[in-house]
Amino acid sequence: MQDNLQIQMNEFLPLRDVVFNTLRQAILTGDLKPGERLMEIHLANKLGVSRTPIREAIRKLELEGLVIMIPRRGAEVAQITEKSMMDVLEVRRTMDALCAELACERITEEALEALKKACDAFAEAVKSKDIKVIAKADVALHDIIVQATGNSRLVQLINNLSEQMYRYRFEYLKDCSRHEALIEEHRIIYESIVKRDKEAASDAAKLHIDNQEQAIIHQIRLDKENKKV
Amino acid sequence: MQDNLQIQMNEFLPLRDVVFNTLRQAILTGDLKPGERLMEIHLANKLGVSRTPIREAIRKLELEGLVIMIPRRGAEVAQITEKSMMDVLEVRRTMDALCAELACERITEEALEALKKACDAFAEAVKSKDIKVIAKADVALHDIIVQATGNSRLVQLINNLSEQMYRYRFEYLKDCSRHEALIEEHRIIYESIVKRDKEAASDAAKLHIDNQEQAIIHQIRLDKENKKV
DNA sequence: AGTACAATCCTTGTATACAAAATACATTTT
DNA sequence: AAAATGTATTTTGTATACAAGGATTGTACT
Repeated sequence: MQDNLQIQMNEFLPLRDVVFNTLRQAILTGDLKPGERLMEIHLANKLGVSRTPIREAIRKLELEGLVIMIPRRGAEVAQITEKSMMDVLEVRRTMDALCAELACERITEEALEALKKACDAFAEAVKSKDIKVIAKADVALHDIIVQATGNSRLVQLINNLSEQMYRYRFEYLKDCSRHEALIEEHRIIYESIVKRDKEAASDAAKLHIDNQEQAIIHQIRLDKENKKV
Repeated sequence: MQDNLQIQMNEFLPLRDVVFNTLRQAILTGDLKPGERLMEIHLANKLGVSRTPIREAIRKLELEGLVIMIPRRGAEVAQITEKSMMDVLEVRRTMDALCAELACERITEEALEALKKACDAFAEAVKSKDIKVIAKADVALHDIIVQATGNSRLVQLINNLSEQMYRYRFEYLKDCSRHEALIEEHRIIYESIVKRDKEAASDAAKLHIDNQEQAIIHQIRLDKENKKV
């Protein structure tokens, strides 16, 4: 672990939540690498807190599946295997399709308007060629659809699943040749929802994930090759 | 809270996990009621442990959504509203359909054999008229299908969602008039999977949840009426 | 009698202390 | 030289101590 592990003092949250967010971010961005041990005293010193908030944060990470506990040895960052990522994507695919269908039923006119703007904003972001800007626009767009379902449990689950894919998001967006296709995919999803055509929206959402899956799998295999060398 | 909160020390698990399981069970069975506060010292005394394992268990319950944290006031058991239950069921419906479809693709001959036996066992259990026995047979049957997907993330999510419905399971099975229909529904699901007919399996799984939904909603409305009086 | 203010108590949030278990290393013996 | 045993260090698991912030209750004043 490099020492980029820096606590961000959101003064109003309990320390455990600050630590939780910090560690989660570190894991998702790859700053804490799979297999790396999370040693309590070490983390406590590094973050300038006691062991208690560290431990409570680890309990949450454990339930989220980001770390695994080894009895009497402590926590370590969970391995990301191709299998585990395929499992996540398989569920995500269905959930995103559900989101699109529910959005067809329930989206308000205001949200539709916002979705249209988000599509345009995404197209603009692509022009900037700045991956971070593109990623942000992408998240914003999908968030509108997810929120439009009005199902808070679904929102929570999708967020958790997205999280697992986080570290591959950038790799996937780096492939500029896909950018125009992404704009088109978003357009199709948007228009299906406008028409309240559940089947079309569902299919478009699934296709969207399938394409991401291709890119992510490709990246994982590349990583694996690199690790061997 | 009545004092049926009893820790089961037969485990070699860390205390936090024992406490976690104990509290979760208490919440799901309704022994700890929605809105009830979880006070650390009180629980610690009751379970004969210190505050630390209690706190760590609460962190996990928090992430599972079974308790909510009120800043500087501590944890209380989450309310179950009709809306939150509908949200869960809406997701469950889709996930169960996905399970059925994946099972069609991936189930092994051994698991198919086990599923057949589980169907028969359920029919037998119904004859016993013992709700607990029936519930157990029902869980076992569905578990075979879920496991057959080979998707561990999906298994985890379904378990979490089922959990939310736990306290209504018994009410739903109490309605004896539905028992024969349940056997028939299970049979249709089984036969669809045998034929590897994804669409039929998916439809059957959805219907199965829809029927549960009716019973659960009915029960919730009944509860609400009772509460008013 | 009702309201407002203050004091006390209760509970959480955080830190630290202590014990048990495991691992690693060194020393001794075969 | 290799293996085994014992010791020391590391790290978790659990308990407890301490401080700060609300909530409640009691008292005094209107």
